[in-house]
Amino acid sequence: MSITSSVQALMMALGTAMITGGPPGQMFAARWSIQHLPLAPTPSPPDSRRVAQAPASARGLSMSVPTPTTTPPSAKPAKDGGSESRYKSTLNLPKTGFPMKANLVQNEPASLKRWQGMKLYEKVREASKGKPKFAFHDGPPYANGSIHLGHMLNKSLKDFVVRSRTMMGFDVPYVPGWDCHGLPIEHKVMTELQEKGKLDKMNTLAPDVRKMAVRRECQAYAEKFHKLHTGQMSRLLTLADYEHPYLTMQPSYEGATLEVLASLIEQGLVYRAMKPVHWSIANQTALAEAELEYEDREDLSVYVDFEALDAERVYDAFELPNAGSDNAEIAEGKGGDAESAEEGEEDWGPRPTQKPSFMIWTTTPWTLPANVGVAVNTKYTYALVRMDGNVTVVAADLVEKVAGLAKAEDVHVLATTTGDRLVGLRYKHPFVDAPPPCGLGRKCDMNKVWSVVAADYVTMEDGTGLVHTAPGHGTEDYATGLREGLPIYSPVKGDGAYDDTAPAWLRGKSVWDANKLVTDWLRNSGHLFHSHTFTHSYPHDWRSKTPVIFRCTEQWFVRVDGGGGAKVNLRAAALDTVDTQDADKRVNFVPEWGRNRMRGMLESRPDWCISRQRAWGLPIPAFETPDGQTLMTAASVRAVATAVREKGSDVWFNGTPEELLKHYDAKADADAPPFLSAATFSLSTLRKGNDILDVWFESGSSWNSVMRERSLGYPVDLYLEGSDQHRGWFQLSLLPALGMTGRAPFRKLLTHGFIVDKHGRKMSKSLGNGIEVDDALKEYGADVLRWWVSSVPYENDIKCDMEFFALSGEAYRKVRNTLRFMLSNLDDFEASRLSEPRSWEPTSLEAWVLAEYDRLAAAVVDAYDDYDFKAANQLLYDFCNDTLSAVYLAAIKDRMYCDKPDSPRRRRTQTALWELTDGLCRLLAPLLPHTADEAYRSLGKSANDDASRCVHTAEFIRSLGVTADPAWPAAMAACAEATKSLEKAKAELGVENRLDAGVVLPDPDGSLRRLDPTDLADTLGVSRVSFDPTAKEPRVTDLRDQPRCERSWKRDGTVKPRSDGGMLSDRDAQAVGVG
RNA sequence: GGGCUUGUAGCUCAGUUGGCUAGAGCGCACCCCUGAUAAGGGUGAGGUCCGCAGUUCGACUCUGCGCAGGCCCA
Repeated sequence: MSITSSVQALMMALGTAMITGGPPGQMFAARWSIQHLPLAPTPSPPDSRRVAQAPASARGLSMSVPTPTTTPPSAKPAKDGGSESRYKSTLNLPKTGFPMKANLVQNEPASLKRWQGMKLYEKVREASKGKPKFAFHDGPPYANGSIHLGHMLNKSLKDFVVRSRTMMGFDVPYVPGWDCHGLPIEHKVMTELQEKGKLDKMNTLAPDVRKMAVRRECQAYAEKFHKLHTGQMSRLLTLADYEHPYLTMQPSYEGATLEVLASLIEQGLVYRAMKPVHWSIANQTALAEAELEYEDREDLSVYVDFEALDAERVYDAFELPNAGSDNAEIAEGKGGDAESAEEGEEDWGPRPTQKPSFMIWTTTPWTLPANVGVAVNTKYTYALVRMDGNVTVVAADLVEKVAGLAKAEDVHVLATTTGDRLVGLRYKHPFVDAPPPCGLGRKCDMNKVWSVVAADYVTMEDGTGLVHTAPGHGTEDYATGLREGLPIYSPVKGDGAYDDTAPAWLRGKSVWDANKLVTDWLRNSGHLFHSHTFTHSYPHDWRSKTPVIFRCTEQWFVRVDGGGGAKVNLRAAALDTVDTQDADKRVNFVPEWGRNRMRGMLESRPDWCISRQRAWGLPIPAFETPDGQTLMTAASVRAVATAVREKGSDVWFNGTPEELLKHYDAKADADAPPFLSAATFSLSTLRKGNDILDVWFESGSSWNSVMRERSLGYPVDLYLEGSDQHRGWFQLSLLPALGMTGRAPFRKLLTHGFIVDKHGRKMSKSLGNGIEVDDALKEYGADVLRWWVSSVPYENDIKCDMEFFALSGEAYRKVRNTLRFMLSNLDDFEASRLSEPRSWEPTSLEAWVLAEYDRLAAAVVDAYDDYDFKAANQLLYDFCNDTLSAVYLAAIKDRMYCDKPDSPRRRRTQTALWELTDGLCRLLAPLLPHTADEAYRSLGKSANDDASRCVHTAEFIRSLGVTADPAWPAAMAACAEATKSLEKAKAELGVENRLDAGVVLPDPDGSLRRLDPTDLADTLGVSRVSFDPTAKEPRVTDLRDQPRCERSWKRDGTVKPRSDGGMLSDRDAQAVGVG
């Protein structure tokens, strides 16, 4: 429920009671306080209040309440004959311009404007000049869409770091960043262009011109969302150099990124190799998953027999008795071995005379020319089956299904074996004679070509349990091919026709026509067991709506495992940063389990494919000669980087090779390929490459493009992102940095979890359980949201719901009201007094609370230091709620209100209050930037500071150096005990108002005696306290028979009639100035 | 399916290397105050520590197996 609605509910309830007459008790209660004002100050029976509240009595009393016979409860002030205001005007009641209602939704934007006006970020930089640097680096969010709760969480946590480290005395420059290139933007832009009907026209342009047109649109798009995000993130009151952000599309950023690439090339880490991608024949381009649409398509499904190369080895695998062996009886299956007989399996027959086959199944017969292997699952059982005269291997569980499909009549399982026994068996390709080339950039194990390999993705759901493997035409096949050292081969050109390495009868033919050609060929050659057409979901190009194919193309990779001329083994180096004990090299993790996660991901990561075939990105500056030789050396890349720094990456599309390489001197480049030195060579013959860099390479270079480029500190002290970045930004920053600088770019990685709904389920549009940051901001304001962020254990999933913000708002109000009350008691305080030297008597209540502040400050700063914002939040809340509101502020009310305004005790208390408020505002500032500053400025009014006073340029006050008397902990414990006794006394003695009570505290060791009993009385809220060395527990005394001060309501033993006719205590008489 | 990880009061969370009756705040109930007032204070009731099995003198804590979530892969 919101704050307003609860108030409404309350008012409605009251209104209803009054209008309808309601229950008499309620009516009575509502009017009670007004009607008691004129009553006489006669001591009242202890049970009067109870009587007044009992509905039965109330019914009878409702008319008699105003009559003099009903006396007020003894606890009530002596409101005799309108004298209530007689002394009230003499009190120093709280007064402040700091409103109870925060009105954050209106006031935070005003704060923001003021900070922007005074250039707060720069002010903080100036104030931090010369302090030790803390290097903190922003991971760039993608410049797309509106910010969501994850951004809010991430940016709030980062802001806690920036502000707390700054206030701890570090210089913490913080440059926000955005990831601007990449497919999501390009895809969105292309969709919009298509909707506007501009795409067809653009496709008629020359490739570079067309790409430039797309890039201009993309840039505008990224810029638009960078601006939107900046506004939204600023609204969260985050402090950052929003005037000078880093954008991955900035020329200097791009140049520095290419320089990272150059270093990796220098280290021998970059190579070119084949990798299958989704390929659109219609548009002659690679497509990403996001650019695919799945539609039904009719295809030919074929079951093909691959003839085994060595029949005997196959039969060995099935443990069939050797036909040529001595034991014909066993071979005939009559003797049988005990095992098979027991299991009731079919008798092992003799070895058939014909060669066995491996039966594979595929829905893309056109990929069969690229077949290099057959995959089986080692866990499954495979059967050797005689089917209509053929002997073939099929998964045992699928024999029936396969036989049924082809309506085979004579089906006989000869033997079974496990998949692992099949691994390594070789077969003869049905129509390819020579093994394909290994493929660019790799070494192959040619003995494995056309053999059975293991793959755990093989299932028993479809097909035969033996999977046709063509690493050039499928992702899983590719992985298997890499692992087994099989060739990555696809004899298909960009236009979808076979190239000249394909069998003669397929050359130049379209793959779509090839399905039938291949099937016919197999049928004619006797390899086809069965074929049928069927319909399945198949990926299509989202633009042309044509089916795509999987085709391997040349891609750039970063080598992870060393070898191949690499000067460094990135995986080993990366793992070392995780596991080394060398404190300088070792990366630290918060939480610590991040280390395991990082290690696991490093162990399993394959080589990094860094090229993409798109327009919106940073070009990989490779050149190619007409005869297919490549130029991309460290020096040539650096030369292009220089050009890019001058003109941005557009220059790749606008410029000629000569322009791009104007800073390149081939003669000075030891790695220059030989063709450059040929007499006839001319740069103008070079063709620019079409690949751009994976966006992860760009953001993964930010440590260079931002932190080193702008001299912000390297290695960086802290990266702080969601836990998904273990594989993302963290890892992909680590690898290039290790390649270029030989060390991790970060000393510490802090991760946070993901926001889930209140039931712990992920937020999604379909579930409708998402929350818009803007909505939350409009209802609660940034400080409340930030307070919530600081209250959650961020290392795991974070449950979130609008109602949690409401709860957080309650805590916020508690903190705010505490500040407000302190400020309201400082209204008449001149801060100039602060310059007077002061010392705190250790026995004073002030010494106690200021020492408590010192404990708080130390603990909070420690929590900030540990990034334990939850602990800081709780410490601060508890301090406000308990130490201040419930104890100290309650205790000092009497002296603040009733002491003479400039009495030493009151001024001393105000001095302590000022120190507390000052310190508290600062400690709160990282979490509540608006509210802390609002209070700090309000405090500053009494300090006569200039208008630019701002808590955010201040440092934490870690210690006031105040020592409290060691008796204080015991005193507070005694008070806690006494509180319980007072509660008992309520029931037993009828002493309901604390000021009607006195307390005798046990003081066995006499230490409490050192303290001022008035301080303890005020702490307990009673009229007086005394000590008893012999008492075992606190004793409550009923003081209702003693006179009460009309002004302070205390019965402190000094109350007597004064010259003005009032009953006043000594202190109050002095304050009022009567004798 | 694999790696990492979470599950303690109605809610949000603490709970050190295994060791007294498992703590805090909010909320709730009851009460006080009406000189912090759309405020402030006090007291109290709430727990099968996700489930099962094991190790141990002793398990919220360690181990195994489940169940329900989250992130990243396949």
